[in-house]
Amino acid sequence: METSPPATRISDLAAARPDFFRGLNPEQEAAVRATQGPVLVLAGAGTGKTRVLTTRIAHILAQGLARPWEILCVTFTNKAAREMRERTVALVGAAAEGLSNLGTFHSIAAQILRRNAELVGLKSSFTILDDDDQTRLIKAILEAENVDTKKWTPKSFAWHIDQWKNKGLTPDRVKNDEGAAFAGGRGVKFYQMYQDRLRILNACDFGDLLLHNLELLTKHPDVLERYHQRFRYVLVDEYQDTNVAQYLWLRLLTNADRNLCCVGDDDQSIYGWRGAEVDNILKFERDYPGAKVIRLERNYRSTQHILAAASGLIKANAARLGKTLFTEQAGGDMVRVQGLWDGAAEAQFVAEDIERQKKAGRKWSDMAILVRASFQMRAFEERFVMLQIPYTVVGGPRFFERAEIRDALAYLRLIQSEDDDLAFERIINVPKRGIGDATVQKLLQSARLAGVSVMTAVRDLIETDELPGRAKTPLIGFLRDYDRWREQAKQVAADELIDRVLTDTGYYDMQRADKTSGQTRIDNLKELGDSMQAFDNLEAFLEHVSLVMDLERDNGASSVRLMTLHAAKGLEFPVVYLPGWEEGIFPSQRSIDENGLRALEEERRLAYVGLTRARQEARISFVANRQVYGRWTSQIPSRFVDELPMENVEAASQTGYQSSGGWQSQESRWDRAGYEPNYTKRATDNDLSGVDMSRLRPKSAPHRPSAPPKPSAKNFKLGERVFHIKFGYGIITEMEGNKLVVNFETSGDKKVIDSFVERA
DNA sequence: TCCGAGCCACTTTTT
DNA sequence: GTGGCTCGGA
Repeated sequence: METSPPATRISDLAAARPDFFRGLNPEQEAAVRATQGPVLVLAGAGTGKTRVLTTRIAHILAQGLARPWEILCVTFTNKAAREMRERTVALVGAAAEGLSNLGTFHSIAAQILRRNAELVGLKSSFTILDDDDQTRLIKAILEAENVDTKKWTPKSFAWHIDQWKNKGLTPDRVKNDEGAAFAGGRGVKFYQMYQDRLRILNACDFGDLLLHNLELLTKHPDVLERYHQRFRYVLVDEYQDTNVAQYLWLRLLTNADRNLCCVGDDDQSIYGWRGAEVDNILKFERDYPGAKVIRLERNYRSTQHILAAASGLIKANAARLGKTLFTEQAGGDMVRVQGLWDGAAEAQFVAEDIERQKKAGRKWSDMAILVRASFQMRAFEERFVMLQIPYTVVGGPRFFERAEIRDALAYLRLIQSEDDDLAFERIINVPKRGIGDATVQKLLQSARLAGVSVMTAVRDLIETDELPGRAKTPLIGFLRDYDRWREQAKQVAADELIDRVLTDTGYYDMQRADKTSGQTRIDNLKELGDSMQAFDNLEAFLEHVSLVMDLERDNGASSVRLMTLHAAKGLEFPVVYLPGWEEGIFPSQRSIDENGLRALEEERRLAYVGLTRARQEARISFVANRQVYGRWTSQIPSRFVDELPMENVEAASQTGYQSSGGWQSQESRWDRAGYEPNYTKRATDNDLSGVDMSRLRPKSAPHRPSAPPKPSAKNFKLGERVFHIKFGYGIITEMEGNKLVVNFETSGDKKVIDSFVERA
């Protein structure tokens, strides 16, 4: 995007703001000044990475090395892009507004693709599908191919497609992997069909934005050359989170000058499960020979004990570049570890501590609870409601994913573009117009046959006798409305338009009839309208919505933050609570089952991320008993607890925790350190007789304590019959080390770890 | 077309 | 334990 010269003359910048470098430490300054050639900045948690990136941009501009639009700066989230822009503006003023190529991978890729769409067989007006559209489309394809969509769910296939796209694989390049075996080896074929359908619909999913870019830039050297001339400096945030496609994209776009600066932290790579390759950052020096590597290790966030605890923990990981954070804030509180009886006790403990902190002068928003998985949040929410502690769940269901918002957007999309068949399908019978499934299928089929959009097919069909009158009448009415909205779209603002559509169609009435949550939905729709006012036209708004799936909503009042560890990355709080540090929960058993050691290291990085969010206090807790999916299970402390360096950790007294003992071959030190057992008889691995569980356990459900994992192999044999707490009885069909494949009687083949099954 | 029973699955999640 | 989805009957 060419932009007129910025209001501030760039040559004035250095004179106007000679103080870019003030307050930077020597490493940060080196990272800013090393403008030429490849640079990897290994920025540990809380070491001022964003500051380096923004100052670097400012410096490049001030030196006159590039004009704003010649800097390509990519982030993962819109929030990060926004923050980067704001902070750069703060440094260089209006010049930063010309940074038209500062954005997320997806938004920049979309920009490039819109400008060159024809070259990869799309029209520049292509629509960007979200997850929901994607899943519906896949479902339609699978059903048309007579696939049992209960066994082979559209969601799981969508996941495979994403994984392929993350790796930069088009259908012709997919190997015989797990996804290819989908529905009896037809995975690749369905992938191809899906891509074909997208092209007909003139649509892209998120993965396509990158994938089509790769095709475009590889097959059209002239286009690539143009971008090489444009992008003189490339900056990448959170490099450890890049997937293969993004990695290739960056390699392509970096020109012969190799002015590439990647900032990241291998210890904070927590998105491997969605395609991120820690390897990208680990092999940077090999990819870009002669690269400068600058380590930022001076931490400005946390106290000494917190930092040392986190550092000690992450040392257990093998695959890392190695950094040691240090701080000048000596002392401070030690990390506290607290064992508790069960989930309710844990919630109570945390809530009471939060109240104590509040009384001692902290704000609610100074405190955050970071959990591994969202199901853990409920216990805390219940407690907070009871005690009237204000809290906010960060993350969670997104505004634009709500059904009513998606309905409204589908109307807008259809008005914007008659070809948007997916939008048509979504709203043609919402609210109910008496156009049932049979009619819709007929319309789709007829459109497919004629090779036209569904709207065109509707216009054609109502001229014929092919549709029964009861379907025809509402369709004629719908078309009349539709044509009117299209006219109005040219005259009224987008928010006004949507209001009319929702009124005309009876959508508001339909919601008003719903006494339970209708009003909330109407409020959400009003909010949608408000957010549209900032856009000049419908097109701009829809582009924004498809790429920026978040809506800035300030949470007003101060409240305790409750979120997943993943959502906490990049944030910081004076006080952080880290509950649920138990084997199986954190590290997550499922992760380990699926990806073994690789996943375990990622879980450990997650623990590292959690700890390093804390500025002054970090409180870890675990429980002896937890109800998981309605079943009581006895828990053992996470191995991460044992990996914390003892000298930085304080085990709180007055616990109700009685260790189950010996969860590893060596005795866990938490068996001894500072605990005051409440129960006289010691609970062992398989015997909880000394523990009064009856008050906790529902009488109807027979209690079956889960077998704690043991490192020692149980010497199972192929063909042996085993029992698994979750899957029941089955026969071992494959074995590899401690990993088993068991054919369960009720749930078929599953991969499990031997310690989780017993001889039947 | 709507509603209730039954069945299933159930980690993390941006764009 | 729970929510989401499908299927079958009214």
